[in-house]
Amino acid sequence: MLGHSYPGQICSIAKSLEVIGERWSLLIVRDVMNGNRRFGELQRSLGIARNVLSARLQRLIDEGILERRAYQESPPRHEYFLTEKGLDLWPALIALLSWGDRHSAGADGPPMLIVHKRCGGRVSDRGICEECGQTLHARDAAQVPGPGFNSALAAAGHAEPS
Amino acid sequence: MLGHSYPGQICSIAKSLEVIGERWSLLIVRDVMNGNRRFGELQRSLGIARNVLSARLQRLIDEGILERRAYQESPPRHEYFLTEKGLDLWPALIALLSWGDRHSAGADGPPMLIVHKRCGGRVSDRGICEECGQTLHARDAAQVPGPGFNSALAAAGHAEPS
DNA sequence: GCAGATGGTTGCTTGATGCAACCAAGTGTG
DNA sequence: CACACTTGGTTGCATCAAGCAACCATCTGC
Repeated sequence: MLGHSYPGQICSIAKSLEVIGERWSLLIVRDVMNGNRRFGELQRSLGIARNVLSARLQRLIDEGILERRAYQESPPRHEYFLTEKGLDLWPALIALLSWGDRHSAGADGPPMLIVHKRCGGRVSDRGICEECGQTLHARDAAQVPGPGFNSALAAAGHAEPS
Repeated sequence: MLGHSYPGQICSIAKSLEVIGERWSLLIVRDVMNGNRRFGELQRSLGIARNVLSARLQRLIDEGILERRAYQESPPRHEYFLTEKGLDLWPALIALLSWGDRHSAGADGPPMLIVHKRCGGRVSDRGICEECGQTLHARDAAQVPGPGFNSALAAAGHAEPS
């Protein structure tokens, strides 16, 4: 998208998509949320072209979704962190993940599960803990391999863990 | 995206984005949800190129998100409806809308509000009625102009309603 | 001093998008 | 009947973003 917009749209969904609707943006946000903070980690994890990753990170920083922090001076090395605005995308990610789980998961079930850190309960498509009923936010949840993890791994062309 | 995928990704978010992560797809889904069912309506409402709209509609039909129904025989004319799979995208749309409202809305407030049809209560970012507490689905909610509607209209380049 | 890791940038090619023109069937109007 | 208009597209062309590979620069370890 980069510089593109949805002219004439008066809906906040369009506004959101102007920012995070680009091909890789949401996946980058998800990856950073999962603890991948460095350029190389993100590149390997996503399989994204390096120049595109570079452009997306810059865009996400410009939009106030990511923050770049130096973790060493020389050579200058940075890590990328989510701002509050970025963390606020969590419900949207959960909703997309649940939709994918429901409609595209293999026979084994979802490849990844989202669980409430404190009580271990599964998280609903609304980002609510099914165990304790709490409305969760990004920091309250963790991602763990689900029942369909291995078959998804295989389908993705990786070797099965021996 | 069209034929592109996110190879190596084992997350359902990536799977979802393969389908509905394209530039216009989610906006089309939202528009159909709001009652725009015909080609021309969608084209005018979105300002999308006609060939792209055509390709997207076909893609969404292929993915089982939209359904095409004839409403007259000659000349053949169709309307597009959401399937259950398409309607299930509602929580994701609501989450994106809420995020946009929170972080990009003008001073006046959100241009559109989502309300619970039955009780009129506002809908939270989790798709839950703030009035009666019910967990809502696509059919339970309606979109109405919000406090920032007019200024958003003006910003979008339309004339203000006199 | 030479390889390797890290974090990028630069060119080139391909493919998706936007725009405008065109097509085709049917409907309303005089 | 002729003629314009509406609806729902398709086709062709130009542009811009994405993918890929090569290159650069700095520091670390041996």
